[in-house]
Amino acid sequence: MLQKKTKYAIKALLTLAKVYKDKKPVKISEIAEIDHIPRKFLEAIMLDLRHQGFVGSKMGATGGYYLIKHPEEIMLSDVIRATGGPIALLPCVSLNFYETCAECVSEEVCGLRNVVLEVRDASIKILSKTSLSDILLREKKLEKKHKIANTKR
Amino acid sequence: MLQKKTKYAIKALLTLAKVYKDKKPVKISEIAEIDHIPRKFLEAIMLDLRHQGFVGSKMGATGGYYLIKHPEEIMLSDVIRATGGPIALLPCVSLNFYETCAECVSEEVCGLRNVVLEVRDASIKILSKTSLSDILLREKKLEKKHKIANTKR
DNA sequence: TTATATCCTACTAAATTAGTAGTATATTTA
DNA sequence: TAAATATACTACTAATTTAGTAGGATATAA
Repeated sequence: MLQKKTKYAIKALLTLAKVYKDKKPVKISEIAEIDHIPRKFLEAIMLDLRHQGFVGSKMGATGGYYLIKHPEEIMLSDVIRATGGPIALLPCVSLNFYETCAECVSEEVCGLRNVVLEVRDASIKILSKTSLSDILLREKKLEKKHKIANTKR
Repeated sequence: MLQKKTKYAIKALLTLAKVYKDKKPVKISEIAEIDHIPRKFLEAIMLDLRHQGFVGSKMGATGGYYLIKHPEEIMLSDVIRATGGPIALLPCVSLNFYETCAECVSEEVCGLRNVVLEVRDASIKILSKTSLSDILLREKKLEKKHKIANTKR
């Protein structure tokens, strides 16, 4: 499971992606309201995202946050990893949170590890090719579908 | 990430699967030693696995645990779910640990949910077709590969 | 200079996970 | 039938992680 922190981070980045063209910083309080994220918590998250190089900030009145990279360049897998969430099911197959499996006699010959490796690869394959733009695109498609489904009633 | 409990459960079931043909119960202390699992913790886990219908037990001296189903019928996804681990990355796409997403205006139109749904399906596809037997088979193949790799040196 | 924003350190609170203690109960074997 | 040995089960405790907050420092615009 992803942490709330990670989920909030993704939602906040999506909100910034939506107004990417405007080149205007968005206030934390605005993002918090739009995405229903606790304000102070979001503050900590945005700070983190800045340190990780996802967003830039402007201080003072009229300040706020904005995306540094194009929404097409920000991949879901990057955001997840940067905000602390390992994608793998076990530490012994995690690229970024690797830990040796204390019980295992030999990791190379572990059947469970072998399966979990396959799951990790399948997950990463999806997450690393999906950008913020892709998510927004999905959203548009879903909205269209949803509207049609409703008119049919 | 899977819980240790889940990992231990899988390992213990694999150990039982290896001697499935013998039709003899295996003691907790034996399993604990083979798999390097804290004894008392494993006790609680085995009890749980019995309540969930994965294993049977025999009390008293010469007692122990044994698989109730054939190792081919016990799927990884079942064990993971039974021992408390959700497979999905977010509660809003979890089959067995579903929770509404408090922040979401509409789950049906959520782009993030849509991606995470895809990841879940990919993971479940693998986990629900992999049985204990399959894992043991993988182990054998890996051992063979490993040996060859070593002789080549 | 005031208002308003981010920056940043340091907490606290809640929840979850990992693991243990100790006793009751069942079964084999001498 | 008593001793030995196993699981059954309840009820904890300890450690770790996650979620979220407090409050002051710093920067900027009007």
